[in-house]
Amino acid sequence: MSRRRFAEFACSLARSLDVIGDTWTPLILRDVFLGVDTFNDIVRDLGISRALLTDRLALLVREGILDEAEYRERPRRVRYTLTDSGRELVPILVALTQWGDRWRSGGEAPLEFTHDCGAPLESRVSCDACGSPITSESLTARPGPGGRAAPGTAVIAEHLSRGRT
Amino acid sequence: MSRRRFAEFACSLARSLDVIGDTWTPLILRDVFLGVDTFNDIVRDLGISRALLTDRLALLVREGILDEAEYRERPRRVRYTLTDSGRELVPILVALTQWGDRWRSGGEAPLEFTHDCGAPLESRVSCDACGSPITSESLTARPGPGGRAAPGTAVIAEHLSRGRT
DNA sequence: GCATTGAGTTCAGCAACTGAACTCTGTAGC
DNA sequence: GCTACAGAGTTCAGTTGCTGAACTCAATGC
Repeated sequence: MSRRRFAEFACSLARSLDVIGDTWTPLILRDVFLGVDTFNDIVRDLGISRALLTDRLALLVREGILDEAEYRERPRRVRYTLTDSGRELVPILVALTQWGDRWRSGGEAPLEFTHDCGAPLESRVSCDACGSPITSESLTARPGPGGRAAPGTAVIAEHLSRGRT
Repeated sequence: MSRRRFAEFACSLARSLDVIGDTWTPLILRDVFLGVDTFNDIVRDLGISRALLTDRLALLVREGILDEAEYRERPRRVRYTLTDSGRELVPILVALTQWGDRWRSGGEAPLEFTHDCGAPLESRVSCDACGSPITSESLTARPGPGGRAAPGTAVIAEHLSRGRT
């Protein structure tokens, strides 16, 4: 992880990945969401090294994705909770989990989700305006207000203005 | 990247992350989707080291997420394309990009998407059954057919059967 | 008192990533 | 026929990041 460096990319995907773009961080967030929210429980659940977990939790708190809820002082003990931005990541992690169910677990889901509507959850990413599912074929990209030909999107800018894709 | 080891987790999220759980891979997939699909173009666009890109492309092809389309033999030149499983990742990457727009780019999108319906894209993850948006509050998790108390979900299994979350 | 729990810190050894230089095959220009 | 260039890599030394095990420290339980 080159921690910092992706943040400067003119690309929100890179900026997202700067915080959650490693193998452990999404798993940590999933654990916190599922209620495995204390340091030792996360270590036990994931088998992550303690040094790395210390590092990642501090990063996630610093970046406003997790909060610490103190449940005892002296010695300080905290439970990690999701902030608003952290909660908004959950559906995305669920979508990625279900992609894994389909393509990497042979269709056998190790974990199943139920939606409040009562149905076993099948998630899909859809367009907020028309409600229909988003597929790679139904999308067009173009540079937005924050765009520029900076590292991370150097060639993309050319491509898009040339009208490809 | 500990390449291999996450694949054994009884967790589809971990298995997904085993392939795309690093900082570069999602950016490579986004580039290919946007038409930046040859080796040198990706290097120029991302500034990724050539050795690492070689490695990642080979992994993605091996795992069936990218395909190679030969556009010249001798010397062999290929264009990378998304397979079905790769295409299914695109909406998820878009959702993550828009999360980054909201939380990490101060609302200024470097890249904007238009949906086929004509609207500027606002993506959301929704329930396939009822169509309403999925939020972290509207979900319940429970162990599925492929579940067991294996590394990656050791403690989660306990938590869920105890009825937490 | 002594063991246990929870949340870390420290550190040596190893694996992964970076950056720069180099290779190899073929095309284009003159 | 020679030189320059492009495209897709490979090689490698140096650095950064991760792992695993052992250790610390405060408090509680027995």
